[in-house]
Amino acid sequence: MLATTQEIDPRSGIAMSYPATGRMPRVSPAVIGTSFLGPHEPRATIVTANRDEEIVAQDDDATHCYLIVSGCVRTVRLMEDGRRQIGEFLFAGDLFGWEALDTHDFGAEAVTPVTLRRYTRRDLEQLVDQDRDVARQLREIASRRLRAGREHMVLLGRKAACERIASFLLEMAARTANGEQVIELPMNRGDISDYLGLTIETVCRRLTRLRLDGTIGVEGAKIAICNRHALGLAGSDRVVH
Amino acid sequence: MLATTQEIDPRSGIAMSYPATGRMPRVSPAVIGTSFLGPHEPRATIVTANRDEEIVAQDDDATHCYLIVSGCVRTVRLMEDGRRQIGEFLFAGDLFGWEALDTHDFGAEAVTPVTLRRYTRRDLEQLVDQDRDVARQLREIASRRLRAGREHMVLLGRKAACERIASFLLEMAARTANGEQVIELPMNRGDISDYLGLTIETVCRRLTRLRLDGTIGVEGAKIAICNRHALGLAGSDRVVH
DNA sequence: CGGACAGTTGAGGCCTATCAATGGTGGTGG
DNA sequence: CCACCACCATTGATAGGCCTCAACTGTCCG
Repeated sequence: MLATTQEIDPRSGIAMSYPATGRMPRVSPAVIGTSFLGPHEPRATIVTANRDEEIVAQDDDATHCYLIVSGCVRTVRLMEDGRRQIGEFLFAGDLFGWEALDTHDFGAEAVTPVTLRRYTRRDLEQLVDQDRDVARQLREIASRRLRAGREHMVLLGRKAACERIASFLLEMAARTANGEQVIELPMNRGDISDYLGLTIETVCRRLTRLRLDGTIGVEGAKIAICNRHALGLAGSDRVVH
Repeated sequence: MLATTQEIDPRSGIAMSYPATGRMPRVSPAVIGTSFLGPHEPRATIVTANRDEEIVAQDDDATHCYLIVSGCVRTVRLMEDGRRQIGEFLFAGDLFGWEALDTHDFGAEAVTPVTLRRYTRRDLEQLVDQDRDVARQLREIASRRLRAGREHMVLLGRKAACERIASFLLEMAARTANGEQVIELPMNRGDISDYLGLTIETVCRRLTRLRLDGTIGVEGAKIAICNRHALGLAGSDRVVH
């Protein structure tokens, strides 16, 4: 099922469908513009979700796809016995759900409160069929997701816990990319552990060790990268944005 | 670098470029036809590689992509200290290398002697731009690779060794798909372990245990699936073809 | 204030990796 | 033809890293 807390006037175009505050979502127009704006933007419905709310359920029919306007989303696979694997963390500007076949193989949940633009996959397909540039953009998005996925396979298959943590922090630092050395992680330790194939306890312990080493500073969700070189040695790999 | 043992007359079209035997590669026309044949098949060069030979080197410039005509290919990432992760095993009909950005993030090596059709990425891009149906096909290929990759992340991140083995055998059984209960694995134990994020020894031990359980039969590369239900319980997941 | 929850730390056990040895097989050359 | 070597697969012994279970702290909120 689709969980939407607010859904602003789906009938009227985009101009009318900003949140009730009347202000535009706080995201640079460039971010929206980078994906699928073009001359014929498909009809979008603004959707919001609260923290931990489900946006797409695992095995849902793949009727829609989503562009993140603001916030952080995780894609999730739950095994029958409760084991969980997070496929990726997605941020503003990221598109997800377009690549489903018949159903969504992973669910999608809000890590933070999120604002999304929802498109029907039919509309997106139509746009992609019509517009060569959009098609190219979508292929590039696919390439980047594939590359990021394989990078993550190396992490899950061959890296030790400390390397996973280091890689993760570098990845998040590259994404936040505000030039600062302090990053504020939007997700909790449980999300991190399910992304890295570890337990919460191991994540904590490794963070503590890195802190005692002087490599990072830890204060809850705020992580300061004190020694980027040391982190790179531990997690040496390629960050795929 | 590109390692090609034979490369038959790249200048003359496809008709001239079959191996020196004069016979066509032994692959059903349907297999070739499924991908990118259409009215304007891009120029292809037939390439062959022997067992363990490198087809694409990790970090190679992404100038070409490949369609497997026959044989088995592995995509490989090597870490600096020698740890290895295999991204996927590819078989006849599979296309790889098309999704590279500037360079190939994974190398590609022949698991068995392989025959490939090599296209320039430029030609492929051009074809995709021109032909809407081909573009759709490529999007579906991308979707399947993404889905398979995420499935593999669940395996690497959250499954125990016995589950990984079980999932792997079911995956290979689904691919070989000759309806028989005995599959002949083209890859050795080292390849399997680097695909599953395990060691060779663990792969062996788990295979032995499954054999003692009566779940499978093992005779070198030949694996007989005796109790599919038990395998499914151990590796319960979705095989993405 | 009490309860829920996230985060952290400790103790112990299990699973897998590591190191080592053996058997089998295929290729090679004396 | 067979000794020899290389390589793969298997099995054993041991160690280590991560998981599990548990306790404790701090924060938020009713």
